[in-house]
Amino acid sequence: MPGRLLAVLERYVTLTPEDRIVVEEVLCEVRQAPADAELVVDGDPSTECLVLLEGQAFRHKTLPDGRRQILGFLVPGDVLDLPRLFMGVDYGVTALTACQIAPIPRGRIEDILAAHPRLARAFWRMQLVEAAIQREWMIGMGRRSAYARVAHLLCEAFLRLRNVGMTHGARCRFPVTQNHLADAAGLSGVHTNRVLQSLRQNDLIAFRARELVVLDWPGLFAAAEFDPNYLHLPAEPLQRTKVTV
Amino acid sequence: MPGRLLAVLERYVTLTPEDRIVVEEVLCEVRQAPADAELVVDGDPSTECLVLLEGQAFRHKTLPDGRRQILGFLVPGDVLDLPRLFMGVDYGVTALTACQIAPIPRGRIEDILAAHPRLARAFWRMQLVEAAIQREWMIGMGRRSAYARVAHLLCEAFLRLRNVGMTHGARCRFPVTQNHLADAAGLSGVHTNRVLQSLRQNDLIAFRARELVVLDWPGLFAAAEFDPNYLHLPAEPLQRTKVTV
DNA sequence: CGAACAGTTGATCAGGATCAACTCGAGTGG
DNA sequence: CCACTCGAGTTGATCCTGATCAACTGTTCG
Repeated sequence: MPGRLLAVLERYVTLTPEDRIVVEEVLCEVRQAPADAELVVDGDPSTECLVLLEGQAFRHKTLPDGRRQILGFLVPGDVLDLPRLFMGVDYGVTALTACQIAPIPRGRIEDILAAHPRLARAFWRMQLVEAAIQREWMIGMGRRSAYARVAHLLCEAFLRLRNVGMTHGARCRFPVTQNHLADAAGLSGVHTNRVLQSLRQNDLIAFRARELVVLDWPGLFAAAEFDPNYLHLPAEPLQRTKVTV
Repeated sequence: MPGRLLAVLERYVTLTPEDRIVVEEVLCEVRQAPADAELVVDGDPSTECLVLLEGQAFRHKTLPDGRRQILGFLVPGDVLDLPRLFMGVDYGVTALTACQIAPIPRGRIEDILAAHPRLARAFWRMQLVEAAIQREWMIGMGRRSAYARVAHLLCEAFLRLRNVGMTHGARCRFPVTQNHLADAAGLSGVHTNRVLQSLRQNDLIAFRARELVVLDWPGLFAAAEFDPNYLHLPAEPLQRTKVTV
């Protein structure tokens, strides 16, 4: 099961066999969480970092009056609460599906980062990519139309899932409701529904029963003004590797 | 002059004398740049990281058709292009005022991060705070009104400037045009003008000649729904320290 | 003196929000 | 087995925030 994080780390940097052993050791404990579980609670003082091994989740902030902004979607290999490395988290993380999660005590991570420069570098790159994704969302919310924004979100979700081998051809399970998409794009649920309809009418996507199908990649890219560069994905997407560790 | 970066790093972590010497050594070269200079060019393959020692600047992305989104404001002590640590930058940075900048070759930084865990930790925290600021901007653009968003931006700018000793009482130099604010908030210039007018009419701020004066902190905080926690500032703001290095 | 740019104002428009009702499964319990 | 509920999705009508267009002021600077 640590294979997933290893695969992700190896995307960022070449690991030595020794590095791999360290990663495997640290991921020995695995917790199960059901769908809709609150994996990270806003303001929780806990000091362990959680690594998502299987499943999907999302980061979000809910304002006092109930407005919610989704800050990012999480796929296997992502660290749920990187800020917890050195400070408190200021957002929540909720599971979209049943998840498998490995907890790592803060001190343990710090030791590893200090002792294994290659791993530290991989974590750094992870964090930098996360920041790049956040910037791209800011561009979308600030300067793109609702239509482009939703299209952009779907492009990104699909490519990130494909990168961890969770797609089958043009299909992938993307278990979010239209309201999730709305809260991610900064739109109302109603308008998101209409945007999805026009994306469907333009034969760009199908999206039902929490499954996303991309029907027309060039079309969707164009609608989204999408340039995948910021994701820093490897040219060749990883297959759903049966890494036996 | 390295005092500024030292002060910033010390906010995040306690440094040893040895750490300080390393920082001072690495900041030996200082470049001058005039206002409006393009300090970082989107896509530039250069591999040196730039540290802002004096002045103000902003990170931005300009879309093919000219729409611009400002992604963040930079104050002394900030690293202009952290992604360059391990990948390419995908945004530009432009000077708002004349700036002093120290370049650090990528390899040099990597060595330092590997050899000096305390410094590495400080850089990590810096990056995590930057990500937290980005998340707060997302919340604003997705879920706050134009009025709250602009107010929020001003709160944040003021506190960050105060934190590096660049305010005088309730005043600070914040050399942006209304269009800069608009591009940061994801608004049109005209509407930003009107929002600023109503902030002034409510006696919350004065903002002329590139100087921002906060007239009513509680009022501005309330208007912005502002909670400074995410900035992870020290309780006691740093004064403009005459650190003699 | 005249550009050139920042800021301001007014008029109009449109993208997306809001409110409300309705459909359609998928459970669930009687 | 059916009625009921509940959440998700859909649709229509209306409202409003903020965009756009255009003109004008004021200031700075060459």
